[in-house]
Amino acid sequence: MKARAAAAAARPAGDDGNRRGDILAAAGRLFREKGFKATTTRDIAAAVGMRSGSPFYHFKSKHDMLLAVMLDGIRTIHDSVEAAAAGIADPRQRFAVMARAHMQALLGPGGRDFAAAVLHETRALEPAAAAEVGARKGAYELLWSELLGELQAAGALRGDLALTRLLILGALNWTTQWWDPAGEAGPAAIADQLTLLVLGDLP
Amino acid sequence: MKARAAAAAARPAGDDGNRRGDILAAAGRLFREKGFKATTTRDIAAAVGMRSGSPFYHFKSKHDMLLAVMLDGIRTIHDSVEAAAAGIADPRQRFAVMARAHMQALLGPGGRDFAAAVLHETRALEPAAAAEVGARKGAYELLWSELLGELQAAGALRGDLALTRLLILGALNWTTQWWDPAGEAGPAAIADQLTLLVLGDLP
DNA sequence: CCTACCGATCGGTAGG
DNA sequence: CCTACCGATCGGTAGG
Repeated sequence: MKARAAAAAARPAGDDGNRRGDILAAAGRLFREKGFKATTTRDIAAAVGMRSGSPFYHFKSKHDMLLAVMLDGIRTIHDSVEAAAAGIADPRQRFAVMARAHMQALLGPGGRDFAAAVLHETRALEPAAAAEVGARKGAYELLWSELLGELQAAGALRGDLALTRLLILGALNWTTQWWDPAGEAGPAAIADQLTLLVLGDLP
Repeated sequence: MKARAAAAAARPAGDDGNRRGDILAAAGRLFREKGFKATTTRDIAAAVGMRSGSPFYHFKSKHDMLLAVMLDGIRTIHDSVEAAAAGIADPRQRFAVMARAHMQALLGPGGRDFAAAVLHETRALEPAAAAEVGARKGAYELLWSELLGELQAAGALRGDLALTRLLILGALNWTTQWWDPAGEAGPAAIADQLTLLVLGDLP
């Protein structure tokens, strides 16, 4: 503790000058653009103005960077969707609001790169990391399972709920493959179109 | 032509003993399981019982293998969905049939590995190959655009058609990320659930 | 956080 | 299709 305090003496506690955060942001962007395997730690270092060996002062390994990016991505989406849904009792209204929050976290400037890693790089994780990511994803998806259960009870949905959840989240998550930030449709418009498709109208 | 005929003299024309096809099948499976970048040409060679340099007797490069896998995947899906839709005038019935055909081509034993490459490895293509793949994907998606136009004219859909097509195909294509061949729901059941979600009932 | 470096791996090729 | 190999690249480390 003393030794570590000395190294960070010139800065407030818990703040490493944000170099760690810079690396994560660059890694997230590069992972999304080129994929985890095709991104080199040298790419990441160059993106933040470091030499090739320096990212390893902040992260034990490239896999550790990926895990950090993914956990950040899941937390952003979970927190933002949970906050948006809080206090909305009507399941149809909650669906519309949660779809919008999911899309804004998925495509918005803050979380886009992190979310993309969550959705497309699970394969690259080592077993222990995959288990942790899987558990956190499962916790988030519970929000949707509960909602869909209420919608079915209200007569707004038919059929298998687990399958329905996978199809709905699939439609939303697939947007990371085609969405263009310069295009006409923004996150909210996409979410609303999905709500229209699933519920028949906007609540 | 004469020179090529000599090399294949011992076999029927157009048949190279299926070694080329073996390589493509192994490459498709490995690309799906590990991704293009994480699959080595040595992995592919080993999977068909060859030495490391031998796949390059059949393909000019690893990128060429990927392109061949992807074009095969698009052709399989396009042909099979087009054949299934032929002669079905009612758009609601055609939707159900096309969704089933799409899912069977996407997850079935014949095309699963090839389709996964189409959906997840576009990033790895070189520009010229990406243009060709993009054009063929566009030709396939026209089948869906026409169908959705008819559905909207019949009052079964509302809102933006391009967005709706992307969401519907997204829901279907995302299945490659979670579908388990050993699970309960098969391709047809998944397709039917999507039809239920979009049309409100099964036509 | 940099310098200098290592061991391993990889796509691809020459020549047979 | 194999043998033998090359040049480049990559994740990671020691020492400062």
